[in-house]
Amino acid sequence: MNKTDLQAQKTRLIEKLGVQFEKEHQLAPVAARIFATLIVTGKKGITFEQLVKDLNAGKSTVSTHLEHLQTTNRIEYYTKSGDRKRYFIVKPDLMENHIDEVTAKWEAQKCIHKEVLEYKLKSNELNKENPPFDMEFQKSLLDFLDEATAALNKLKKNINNH
Amino acid sequence: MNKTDLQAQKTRLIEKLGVQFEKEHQLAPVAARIFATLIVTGKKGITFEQLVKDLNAGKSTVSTHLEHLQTTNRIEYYTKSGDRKRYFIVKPDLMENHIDEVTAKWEAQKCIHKEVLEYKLKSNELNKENPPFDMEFQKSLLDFLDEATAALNKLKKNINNH
DNA sequence: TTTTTGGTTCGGGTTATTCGGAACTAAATA
DNA sequence: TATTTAGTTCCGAATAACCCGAACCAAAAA
Repeated sequence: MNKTDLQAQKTRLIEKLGVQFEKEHQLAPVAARIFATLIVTGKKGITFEQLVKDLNAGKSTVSTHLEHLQTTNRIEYYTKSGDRKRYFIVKPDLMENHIDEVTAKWEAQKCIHKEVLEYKLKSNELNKENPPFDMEFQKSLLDFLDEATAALNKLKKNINNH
Repeated sequence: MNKTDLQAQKTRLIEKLGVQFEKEHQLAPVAARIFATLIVTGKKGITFEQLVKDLNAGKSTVSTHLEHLQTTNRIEYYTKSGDRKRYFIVKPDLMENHIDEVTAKWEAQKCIHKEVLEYKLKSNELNKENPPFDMEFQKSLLDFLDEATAALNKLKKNINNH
């Protein structure tokens, strides 16, 4: 295993992560590759021009996506004194943010499905002649979301105590 | 609260669920509305033509999306003897399928991030002069995925014992 | 046999996404 | 002051996603 191999593996990993991020975070292809690059590159960061070169993308494309990734709280940058370039990195609290986002999403889902449950209950009352609604799905889903949320809260505490 | 109100609430719920499903399951707008309708409608199911009417959509659109929702294992249909119509319902094992899918997705994520971890380790060995890579993010993420997976497995057992 | 019912398939129009080139800018450098 | 650096902004082109109408089809009904 030499440095060329390592470089090849890096490229491969970025591509693999990129594909995943496209779906997971609903990112455009280049945006996903940028984010993946930052993940693999780590704390030392990577510059705008290096991203343009590495990803064979237009400056405008990279600029736009970097902007978007910053406003969505996924990345940030630091500078070195005497060096005008920006070094982009994933936000140090990305994991916590991610957990918060997922939790919020699940909470919203719980709300909706509780409403569905209410709707079905009311409907059963109002139309006693009709066969009643089944509610197992909603109940399972609510259980699912509760369990999952609990797991996340536990984990979040672990991370904070680190 | 009368039947008109209830109908209005149903429509509202379908729309709300629809928006969510578009992102969550990466469905086209009409596909998401169809799926939402089936969720709210429950076990009694709903026919093709009723969907076309309720959603103000083209027959071809509904047909295509119903096909897609079936091949992706989310819905199915039953028939009543002496009635040619198909009654579409969400798959009874949707929740289990969903859990399996999420678990598989998380497993895949774990694999990739383990590879990233390997890459960083190898890189550290090979370039001892460079500052070493940080790996907290990968480790946190792997913890996250382990916790979450454990929660799901627990839940899945609960559902099966039901 | 003809018509109706309950759909499916195909082709095209519309809209939205994604990307990049060219022109621009603000700060640093020469 | 002129030039380079490190980007940003503003289009337009290419592509993809989404939906629909029209034509089609197979099974049942008339």
